[in-house]
Amino acid sequence: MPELPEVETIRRTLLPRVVGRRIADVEVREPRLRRRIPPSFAARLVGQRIDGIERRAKYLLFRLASGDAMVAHFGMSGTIVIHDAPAAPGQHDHVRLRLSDGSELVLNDPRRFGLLLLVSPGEIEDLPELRHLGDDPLQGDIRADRFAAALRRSRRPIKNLLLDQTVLAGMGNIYANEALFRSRIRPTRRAFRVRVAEAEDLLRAIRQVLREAVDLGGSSIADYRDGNGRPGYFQLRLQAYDRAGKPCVHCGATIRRVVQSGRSSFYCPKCQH
DNA sequence: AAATGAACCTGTTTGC
DNA sequence: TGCAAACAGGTTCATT
Repeated sequence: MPELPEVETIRRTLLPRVVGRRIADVEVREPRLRRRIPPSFAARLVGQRIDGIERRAKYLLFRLASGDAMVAHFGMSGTIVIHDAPAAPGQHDHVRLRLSDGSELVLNDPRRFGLLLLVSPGEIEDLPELRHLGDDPLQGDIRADRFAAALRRSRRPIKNLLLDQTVLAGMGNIYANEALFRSRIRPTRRAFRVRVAEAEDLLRAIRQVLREAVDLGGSSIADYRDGNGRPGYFQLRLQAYDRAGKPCVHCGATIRRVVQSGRSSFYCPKCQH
């Protein structure tokens, strides 16, 4: 579910409600996520103060006063919501963190593809999950020529390359499709066939679509919710994703769906080449 | 060695 | 109507 804009929205909504609070109690109701949550998790977390939340691509790092970090990833169906007061746990509420002000952070993830780790300061930069991440399109300065060079080196379809988190990190299926639609590049085109000027356009489109999606609080296709339990609104602006059979907003041609490496791609056969 | 497909899960939608 | 298949926002591992 959550791609960069959704994860950033969760970060922003949680931030003012957790910073400065201590973790008073931890309940792991279901430890079997992508990696099993170890028995030591709860005890190590209790008593720690949350100093901030950092985002790296689709990961959130809850910075703790001790220097430790709680790293969260939401897989396809996960989210973290904060409640003013403890509520009865719902289905798939796997981890509950009670904070010092009486509020409660809840990790919910029906498919359990998500991840929750507690790492000590020395381990953070060595985490395999974080170490291989490419540039975050909304952080730092990505050089367009470096991006173009990466495309030139690859024979795979451009869409697959955009989903590969080691090149650019943060895009998923929705925003890869949207960025390609905006830059009029067909998802099936091999990356090395994308011209330098087109690569520059594509990078601009990627940043633009991600920024707009963050501004609208992400996309709620089925059940995504932010840290306050509220939906995003970018799904109303989707021009390609999940629009197979519908008319292209530019030319009226029928949007097509193809499957690439097991993921759906959507494109306008007339606008995108 | 890059690149594809299967696997990991549960829930919802689609099609016969 | 009912049931099975297909599909879903992601990542990782095994296999070509």
